[in-house]
Amino acid sequence: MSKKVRVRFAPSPTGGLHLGGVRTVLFNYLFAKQMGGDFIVRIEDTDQTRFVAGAEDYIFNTLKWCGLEPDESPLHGGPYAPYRQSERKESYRQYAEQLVKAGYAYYAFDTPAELEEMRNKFKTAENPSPQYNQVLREKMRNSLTLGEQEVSSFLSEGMPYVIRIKTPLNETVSFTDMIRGEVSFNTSQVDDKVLLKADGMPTYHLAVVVDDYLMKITHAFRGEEWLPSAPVHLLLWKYLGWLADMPQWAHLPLILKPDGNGKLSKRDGDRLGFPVFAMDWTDPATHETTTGFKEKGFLPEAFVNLLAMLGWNDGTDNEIFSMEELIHKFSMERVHKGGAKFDYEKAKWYNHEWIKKSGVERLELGVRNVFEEKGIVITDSNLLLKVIELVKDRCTLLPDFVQQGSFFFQSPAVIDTDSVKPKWDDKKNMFFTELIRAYELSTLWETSDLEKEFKELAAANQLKPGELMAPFRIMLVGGKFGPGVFDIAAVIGKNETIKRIEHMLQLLQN
RNA sequence: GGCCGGUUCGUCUAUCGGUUAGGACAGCCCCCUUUCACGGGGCAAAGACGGGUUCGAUUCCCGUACCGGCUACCA
Repeated sequence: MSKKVRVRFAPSPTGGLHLGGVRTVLFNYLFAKQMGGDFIVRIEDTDQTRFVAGAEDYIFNTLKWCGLEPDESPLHGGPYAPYRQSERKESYRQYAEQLVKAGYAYYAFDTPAELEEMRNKFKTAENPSPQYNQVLREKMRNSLTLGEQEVSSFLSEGMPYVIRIKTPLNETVSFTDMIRGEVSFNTSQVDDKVLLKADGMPTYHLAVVVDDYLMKITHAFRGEEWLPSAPVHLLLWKYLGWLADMPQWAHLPLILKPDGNGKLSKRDGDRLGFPVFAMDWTDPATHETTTGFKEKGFLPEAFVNLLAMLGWNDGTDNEIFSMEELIHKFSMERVHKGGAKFDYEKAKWYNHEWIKKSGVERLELGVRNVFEEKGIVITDSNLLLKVIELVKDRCTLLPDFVQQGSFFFQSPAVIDTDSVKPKWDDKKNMFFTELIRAYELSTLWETSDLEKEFKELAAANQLKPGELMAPFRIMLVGGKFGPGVFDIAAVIGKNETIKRIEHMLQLLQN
């Protein structure tokens, strides 16, 4: 019997969750759900200096918005609690000590200043960043170079120390990455990473391995930036005697900045004017807010969809997938090896597609909120639904509904009389005066009736409808936008239509 | 510098050795529409380079170039 699939997303709570982070969650989630497994969120808060208040809540709010609910987490609980590494602090030391006893790790007493000095001393043009490795460890102050007596007295004196892994010389370690196939490293290139810090906290390297083992993680997916530290983790799985339980790895391609090269960062979004975080994030230190996809007006369905397509496709021409379809069709083997530049235009296209294909009820709440943000409170729900149906095809982001539809709920605030005036004359004035009378008398108020009356009246006055529809539109909505003019008139009703025509006529007299 | 990874239209990508190298976004044109969209049709646009292997390479191998990641008591 094969083990139940268990995957985890292990963020450190240092700020907002960006595209790459959410995509990693998504791929974890899709894989887990497809395999009928568990999706775990574990908070990796072992670096107290980088801890940011509120970041953890933000992560869970983001997951909720995206519809990526964990099965186990500090918030959801679970059989392997606690799910916050700071709360698991005590359990890591024993494994580090176990490694020391077995000769796979050692105590190192070097101070930060001494490390700095070492790096400066051995730095050369060919080797700009000397590593604490098989060779240099011989020159440092650690339990490998110091006498047993000295080490134990240091320890009992309470001298600060870290525990470092003792990487072997010239061994090949390799593993099969689900995306990249076999990847191998020579251990001579791997340095003696710190496993346990002087403050007693584990580093990421020790903590992932221990927790993945303890939490029975079967598949570990993370960004490509982790590939170089894979050999350290491999060695740890081996030295801890857990090799048989090591998860299968997949290193996800990076999401790159749209222009130039390099990993996409928060700064790129600020610079180029698009969101990078899933939701608004306010830095508690600077009180600076970075806008998120949610607040920008993206539907979570579209956000998930566009993230999934950044590095994956199902081999067909289909690009629109619901969460259900993604769960069904996703496969790690089809994930691209190369990084993908983020294209905001394409991202917006996904949202547009989702707005078009969503039912009006699905859109109602979001659209209502967007109106309320602009001070337009909507009381008539049926009217709202009608308006959404009428304008959704021309809305890319949720706030577009305001531009495309505010005039259904209130008279246009700004009326572009300037584009009417030059071509305005008495004949047109006459026409609209007559139109008011005709509409006042009309008993039918459907789009087709209004259009028919309008055109008949135009013909009677020997005017081209085309010259009249432009001013009519501006009367009704204030400018050259919005759905069909007669649709608008039909929806806003007789009184409002007449009122707006009269208003414009008045404006033109002055 | 070293190690690891990557490389198909401007961008995201399809191709499991044989294709006029396909689709989508963006761009341009036309139709529809007397607004703007939506929709429909069309144009333009790609295998980094050099060697192999092969009857045949975008596809497999090697090298070069370029890009990226990592090289912390950060994740």
